[in-house]
Amino acid sequence: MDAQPTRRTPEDTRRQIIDMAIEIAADQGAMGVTLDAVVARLPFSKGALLHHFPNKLALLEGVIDHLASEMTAAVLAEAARDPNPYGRNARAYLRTIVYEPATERDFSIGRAVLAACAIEPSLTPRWRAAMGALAVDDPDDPAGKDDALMLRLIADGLWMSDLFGTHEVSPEQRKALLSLLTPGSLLTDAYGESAE
Amino acid sequence: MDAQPTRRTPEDTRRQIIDMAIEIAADQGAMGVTLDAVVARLPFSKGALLHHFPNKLALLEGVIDHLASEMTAAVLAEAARDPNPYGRNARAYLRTIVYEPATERDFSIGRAVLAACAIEPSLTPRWRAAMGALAVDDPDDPAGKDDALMLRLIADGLWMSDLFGTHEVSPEQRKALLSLLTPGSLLTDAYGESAE
DNA sequence: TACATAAAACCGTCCAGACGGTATGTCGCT
DNA sequence: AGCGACATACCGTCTGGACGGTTTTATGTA
Repeated sequence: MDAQPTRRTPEDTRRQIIDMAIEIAADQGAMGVTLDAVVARLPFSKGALLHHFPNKLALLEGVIDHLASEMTAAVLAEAARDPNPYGRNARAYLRTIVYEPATERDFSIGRAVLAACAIEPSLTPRWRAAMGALAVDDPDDPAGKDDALMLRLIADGLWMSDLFGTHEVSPEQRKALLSLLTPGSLLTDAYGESAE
Repeated sequence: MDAQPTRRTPEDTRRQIIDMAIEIAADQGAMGVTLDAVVARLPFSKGALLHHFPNKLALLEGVIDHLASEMTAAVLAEAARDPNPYGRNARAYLRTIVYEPATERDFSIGRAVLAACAIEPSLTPRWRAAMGALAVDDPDDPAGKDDALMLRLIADGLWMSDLFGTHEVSPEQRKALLSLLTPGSLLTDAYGESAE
């Protein structure tokens, strides 16, 4: 299998660069994301970075695209696990955000997205496009558009609150958010409590 | 009245600097906010800037503090106009965000806050503290904490959605958000429809 | 009221380092 | 030989900020 000392593939290099950029953005903020800083923590040179990403904007686009696909995959996986078609997509969106930010990795995603879009506003449409694709509700879905919208807004609010730490939301409250509305409504837990 | 050519007060200078920083942050993103760029668009020198704000961090703190106080004033004014004590604070928070972002100025606030916090993560607690002060609910308030929390999350979600343009929320939907829950609940419009 | 004094507000210049980016070369694989 | 994946060296500009000087304002004093 492979050459002995675990050869490095170009895809791997790209991936490492993007990951490092995300890491720095998450814990040092936008000002920390410089080409030099990214490469300083990696086992190869600035030339390598500029070989894969011809300029800084390209790198940031790579970051956004990567995060968007990660987020999309998480939501789609959540939706696929949900047997209840009623408002499935919006619920998957909320679930992903309600539960996910527990891990440090997912905080990083949020902070990195914010940082990247703050650095370069032209990246915002890119993120919006990806999230917009997730915001499509099944036309056969009997759930009202307004309910779905509210769900998505709550999810976004929670996302932001977790990032800024504005509101403390306990695990119980997170659970309650999923079943706050009356039974039969969009927010009813499709899994029941057994999933715990 | 005054001296003839409209003298400039130091407070005015500070204010102009902060306003310009906000403007640049809003429409060029975090990377555009440099001391040189700020001062280039103002009728005085970089020395003046560094006199009022000894370093860049101080300037950004000034920006956040200014935006926070603006936001706080808006929410408090909204609360003061609300005759219904039931969930007043949380509702004022939502109202401010639901209606306010219509103006370009309020988009700027949001974008500037995001940019500032993205540039320098140490500013986040500062913003959180200000928003935390707004998140206090009257202990005598009969509204449930969970309801208030949901209101605030919806508000934050709307704020973010408006900034990123992720969800299109029509004026009708904005109105609906204020009266989505059943009458008697927290979201009931305290003003009725006459306020239109 | 006149003047002295100090402090605040502001200007203009300069700089060391960081930053994004280029140019060119090397090495290994096909 | 030719190409992709890097490395090395370097450059021009920008950036945060230091510094010394000058003007305006506030304050005290006689």
